[in-house]
Amino acid sequence: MKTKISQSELDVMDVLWRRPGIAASDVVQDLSGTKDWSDRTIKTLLARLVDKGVLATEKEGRRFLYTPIVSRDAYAGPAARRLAQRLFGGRAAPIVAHLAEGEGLSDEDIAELEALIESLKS
Amino acid sequence: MKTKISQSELDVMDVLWRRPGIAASDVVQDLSGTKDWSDRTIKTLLARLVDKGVLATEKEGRRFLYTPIVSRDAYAGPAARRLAQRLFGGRAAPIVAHLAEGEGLSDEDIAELEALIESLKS
DNA sequence: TAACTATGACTACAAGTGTAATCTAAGGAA
DNA sequence: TTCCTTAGATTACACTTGTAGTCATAGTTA
Repeated sequence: MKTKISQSELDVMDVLWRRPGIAASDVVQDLSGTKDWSDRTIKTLLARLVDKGVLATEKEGRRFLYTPIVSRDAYAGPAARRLAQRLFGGRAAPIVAHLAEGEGLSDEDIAELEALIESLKS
Repeated sequence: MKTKISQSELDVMDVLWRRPGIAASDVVQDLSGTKDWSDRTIKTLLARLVDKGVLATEKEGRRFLYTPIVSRDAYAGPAARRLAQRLFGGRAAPIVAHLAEGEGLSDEDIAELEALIESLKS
């Protein structure tokens, strides 16, 4: 099952992955800082995500609470692999190199990477 | 300048990043193994990429040779950062973890990563 | 109770994408 | 020279995406 989640939809999913089970108006609130979207737009995106089967709804009074059915990891894994495949032939090092440019990586991130590498060397 | 390259277009770019300066028919040949596309489709994608300004053409006889204007790195860097940002809050470790799942990473890739991490720890 | 408001449902509409088919002209084959 | 093939140019067409607007309805407030 290849559920395609578009860029904008992904921004909405991000909110719900962080705060599952909230209502549309909460999502609107959550995104009001970062996205300059009308509430209708967000409603539309939510409806499309429900349509695509990646969000579940639960009725609470006269409104709906939205919860991801697809976990962030379940979505992110294949997505990361696809990108890596397409851009770098599946290799991880170039990606990390790119992420390290500019902003750089946090110390925790680097430490985490180091531990991960260590565990992979078996 | 945010040149959007679509998924399918990216498959075409991949060929030209590996073999710059080839003709449309060569691209068709190159993709014939992996993609089940008609040659028309590939021509269309090439035309769109030229239109978007990411491919340059040079006339050779009655056909064109296509060469990327945007380098793989120039495109891949921001793309990788966008993905990392959206899916993992910009952290690199989870991405590597995902890439390591399943197929796993090659020994060279791991070695390369290790060296990279080492250099980042300064 | 009558108007107001917040929600979800339905509709809109242009641009981008995936996936070609058709038209036209230039070279090559017969 | 005449037809066939090949390459690019133009056109097609449904589906997706970004970004809403409008309608109907159930609570909310005056």
